[in-house]
Amino acid sequence: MDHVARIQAEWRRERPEIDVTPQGVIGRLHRLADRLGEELRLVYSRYGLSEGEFDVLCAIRRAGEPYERAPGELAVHTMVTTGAMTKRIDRLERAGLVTRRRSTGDQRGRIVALTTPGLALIDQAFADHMRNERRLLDLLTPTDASALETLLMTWLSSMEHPHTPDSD
Amino acid sequence: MDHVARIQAEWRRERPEIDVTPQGVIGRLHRLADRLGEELRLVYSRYGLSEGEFDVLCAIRRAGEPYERAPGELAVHTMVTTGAMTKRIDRLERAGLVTRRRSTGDQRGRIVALTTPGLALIDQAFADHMRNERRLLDLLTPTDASALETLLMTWLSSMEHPHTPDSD
DNA sequence: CTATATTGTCTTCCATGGAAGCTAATGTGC
DNA sequence: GCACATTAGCTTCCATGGAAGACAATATAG
Repeated sequence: MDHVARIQAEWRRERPEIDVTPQGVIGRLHRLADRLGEELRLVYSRYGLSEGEFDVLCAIRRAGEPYERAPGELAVHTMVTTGAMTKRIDRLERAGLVTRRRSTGDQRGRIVALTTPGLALIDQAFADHMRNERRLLDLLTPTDASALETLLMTWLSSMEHPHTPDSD
Repeated sequence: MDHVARIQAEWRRERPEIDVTPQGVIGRLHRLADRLGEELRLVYSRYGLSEGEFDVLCAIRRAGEPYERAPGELAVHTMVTTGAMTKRIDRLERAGLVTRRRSTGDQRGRIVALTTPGLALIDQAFADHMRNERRLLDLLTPTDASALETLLMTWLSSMEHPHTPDSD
């Protein structure tokens, strides 16, 4: 009996008229996401990076040569506000991992670029990160992992493309 | 092709030697947790509650009559530090949803208790919350939901009770 | 019984991110 | 071409939580 099951049992005692079975899935999904997140952050911290900083370096690295992106693009890719992105870039710039310069065309725009140490760092950190994710995923059998991926994709896509076009 | 698949494709182009299949599961799990969390917070906010405050009220409510718990217990149940719990209780007390008094036995201890409005609020909010979770879960077929729950339990328990006692 | 350790809560300081507004640069309608 | 809207990035202020230590009460060793 895990933590979520204990919570469900308490609710069933206190509010027997309420159906708490959805918690079995949603509660465990959140708990698992938290636990996985903890494990992933261990690797980020090995490189002196927070999760947010790691995400930004990855987004720039994935862009390919010459490893540059606008702050606004980075904000969209990493799903934070532009204000939060400004601060992340500030920290990365202070750490010497990226540089910031004006865009040549549009003078409002900036261009954030990986430095040589920044590129080396994220290349090593990402390889380590993927080994870590592989280790965590290998706690499941390949069959289970594949089934889980399919279920997550199904649920995600049904949330993104609602079949019921009433509320939106 | 979803967001995660796009990210994987970019990594395969940039770092073809790295196996990024684990992201298919772990990335989507985190994204789904975030999306579900957004939906859940919509209900909390209907009652003027943050997620943390909702969690605290639930933990006290689940304790059963007389709906009281020590701050330290609440911190353990909701998985935050006692410092964070102090602040959550401050806010709930200011909102008139809980009261704080000294424990009669151990004078170090405090007892946090639901007020009548606090009890009414969390009882209604929790019922609404469960309807919301049900709505989200019903985006999956019952078979898929059940399969997902099993997979999440399996993975979670393998993380909590590591079969491999060699520590890296 | 007293000195020390432990415990429970709170306080302080810091890190991070969101919301909203600011500024400079660019786009648009007339 | 000029007034106005929009855009990109940044700044300010606030909300939240962690880490570490303060403080008071309790437990424990001798």
